[in-house]
Amino acid sequence: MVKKAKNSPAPSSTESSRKMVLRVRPPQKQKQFEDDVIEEPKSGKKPKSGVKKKAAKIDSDKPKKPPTAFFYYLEDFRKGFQEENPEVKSMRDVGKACGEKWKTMSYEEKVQYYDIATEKRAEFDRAMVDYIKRKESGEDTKPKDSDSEYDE
DNA sequence: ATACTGATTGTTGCC
DNA sequence: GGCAACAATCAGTAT
Repeated sequence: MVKKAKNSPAPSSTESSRKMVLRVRPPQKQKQFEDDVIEEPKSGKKPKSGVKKKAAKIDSDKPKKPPTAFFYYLEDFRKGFQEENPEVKSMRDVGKACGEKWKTMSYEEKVQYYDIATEKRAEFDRAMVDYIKRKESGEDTKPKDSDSEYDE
């Protein structure tokens, strides 16, 4: 087993302690991104006020926020839920059931997902830096042609 | 046919 | 300390 998780019975505290520079979108200097990006699909809607829909579906290059532990659990929960409830397809119903069970889950059970989410956040932070760097570099989406070959 | 909705919790940044 | 907003997903609804 991967006892990578720190044995700190305090999810919030643990993450809180870590100073994560996760700048989702500082309203101060975000103009740079919004200036060139933000290419609305066609309808030209800005769901900024509304959080319900894709909101950031216009995420061409911007790294979207990583799913939280709950979302990862949802993925796993949804599979099992659909198997036992094939008639339920909407995520809404699953989300309700999942949320209810999520609260009943113990910290040890949730910490697993917390750990994943934390790691993902770190990766997201890294992607954000890379994204910003690219923006400053020239935002030219033109990776090496025949310089670096993908081994994967 | 396409875009948007709803519902769940978590995380994060600002005031 | 608390609020606002956004993250995925998918069937259903609206235009």
